[in-house]
Amino acid sequence: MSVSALSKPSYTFSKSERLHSKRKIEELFKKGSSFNFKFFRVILLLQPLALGKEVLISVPKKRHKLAVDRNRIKRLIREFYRQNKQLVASPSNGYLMAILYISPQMPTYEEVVTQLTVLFNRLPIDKASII
RNA sequence: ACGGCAAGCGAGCUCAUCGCCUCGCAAUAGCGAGGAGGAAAGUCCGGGCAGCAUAGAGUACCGUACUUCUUAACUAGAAGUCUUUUUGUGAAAAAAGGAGAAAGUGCAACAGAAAAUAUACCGUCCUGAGGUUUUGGGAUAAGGGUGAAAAGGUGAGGUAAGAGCUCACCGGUUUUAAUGUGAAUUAAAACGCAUUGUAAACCUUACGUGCUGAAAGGUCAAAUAGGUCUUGCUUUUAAGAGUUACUCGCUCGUGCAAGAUGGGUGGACCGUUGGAUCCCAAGAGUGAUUUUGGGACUAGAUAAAUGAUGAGACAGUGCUGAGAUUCAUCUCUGCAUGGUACAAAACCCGGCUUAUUUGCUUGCUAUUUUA
RNA sequence: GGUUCCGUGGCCGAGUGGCUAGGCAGAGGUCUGCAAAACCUUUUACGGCGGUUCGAAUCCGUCCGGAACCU
Repeated sequence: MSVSALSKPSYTFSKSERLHSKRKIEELFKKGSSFNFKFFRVILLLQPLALGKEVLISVPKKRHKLAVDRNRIKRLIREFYRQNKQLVASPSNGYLMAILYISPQMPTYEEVVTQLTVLFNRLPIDKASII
């Protein structure tokens, strides 16, 4: 699947591409390196994986009290990632990534698009100096 | 026609592209079906279900409190009853409350003479001394003043002045009778009737209640330490442990050997969505609700699924123009805006509370006009 | 998901129905040649709403905000 999906652009974002193992999440938040960009915080951890990369999207309850708002933000981010997966470079080994939304204000889809395109182009995955 | 009050219903639709979750067919390509709410929320109550505990009795804690009924159950609901308050011209409606204060204890600040076994500051009246405004004794509680609250209210008689002291009316308490399943209502008689408020203060009476929550709990491969249970032998007699708040009562008790059971794992699966379910019809009941018959299957995720983009129709809103008219508004055309409020299932139900936009329907009713 | 607790001036905190203590901070003054310290004076509060009561920070209900625990 991985070879064919990378050769032509695919727009899926199924369960196998998401990060849902509790143990891996603990490891990512413990050992991963993070940086902030405007509304977002990204946490990365290089790790050999079968599927290349696993991504987690989260909105903390501290800033957004209503579940409706949290669902809305997560859906916007997920939609953008689904359509622009090829922007993110795929390394040889694989990595875990968490995208957190840390701004207290509600974003529009335009803001998400502009900020995340810049963010994904800057991702320092290919540089080995992260870890 | 336009307002007011109350109750109820609905909450986006269609198409295309790219995607998410579950199930079925298939076999990992794909096809088909389904996919958030009236409050899913708050977690304020009550249950189902599950596990643990449990010889028994009593007490405490906690909860409830007008009556009758409904329900699996309830701080829920229905119908009634009494009191208080509020709104309204009206029709009427809404809200709150209800065992016991004469079982007992406590509290009632300040003010006031006195704050609960009544009392006497200013007063009123009688009287002694004194002699022209002072004082002693007695009677009284009508008036003043204080306060949230002052010991039935009004009027008349009565008196030295007064007072339920006596009488009439009103209020209150008790008893009896009638009606009602009952709360209670009505009527009569008696009692001259000091004994306030607070139980969302302690408390008394009656009734009820074991504890913990699905992150409960169960199943699954291999290996074994400790623990637990059973059996056998042995030691000890009083500290301790258990009985999931306490007391009584009851049970166990130390070490060794054998046998059985089997912890943990951020894992997987079950629990997990067919249920006190929903809809329709007929019957019972004032009603909540219930009986019978028929039909339907309607989310099941687990760092947690419904989205993005484009187009269209139809509500609504604003502006311009035209027409009608009861001069408030209505209809039509064009343009712009445009799906908007509160808000996301997490084992499942019944309620309560809170948040909330717009439209529609029904009932009652004020005002105006016409017949 | 469940359970429990807490909201008192700018900050910390006492308060068993009857005028909301105290400390720090702020402002003004006294003292000093000028400051500090000390002393005096003063400003600002019971999370919101409703109820019980003559009277509520306290008692009851509800909403809002915050924290901790189970894991």
